[in-house]
Amino acid sequence: MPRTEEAEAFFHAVYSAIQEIPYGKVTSYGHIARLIGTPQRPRQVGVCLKHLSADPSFTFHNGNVPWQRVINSKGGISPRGHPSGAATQATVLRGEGVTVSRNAMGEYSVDFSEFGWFPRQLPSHVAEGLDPFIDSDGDE
DNA sequence: AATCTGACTTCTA
DNA sequence: TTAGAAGCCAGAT
Repeated sequence: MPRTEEAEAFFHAVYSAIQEIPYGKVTSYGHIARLIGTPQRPRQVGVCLKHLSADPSFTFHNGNVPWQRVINSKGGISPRGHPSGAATQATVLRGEGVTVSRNAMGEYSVDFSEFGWFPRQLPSHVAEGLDPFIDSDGDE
């Protein structure tokens, strides 16, 4: 659990934003960070997910925060050191209809067409036709 | 208190 | 196109 009130608010914002990701869609850590007004802290978004509890008595937990729909800006499922975590995430995503591929090195990835939002560096010809699930708070 | 780590992203070679 | 480094900052040692 967060130590300070400020951190608590950050966690709350992250979890709330993630709950807005539609079923069958994925987005990036960076997008969540932008949505809640802290575009420089995608890593901390990952920290929040890492701390998600399985205990349903918590306000936010595995069961009501679709953690599996958050992947990295390259379209990959972050391996977080232990491969089984990514494998589990891939399984859950496939369960809701998302196409997840696996390469020879055991890394999982999701096609950009499944993205609800796409990273800045994504080539425009790929970005074309994608439908953002949330409007990025009007910046740019 | 000080240092290391990492469920990230972006910029530069 | 790919690789490396910087920036980020809450947790864990």
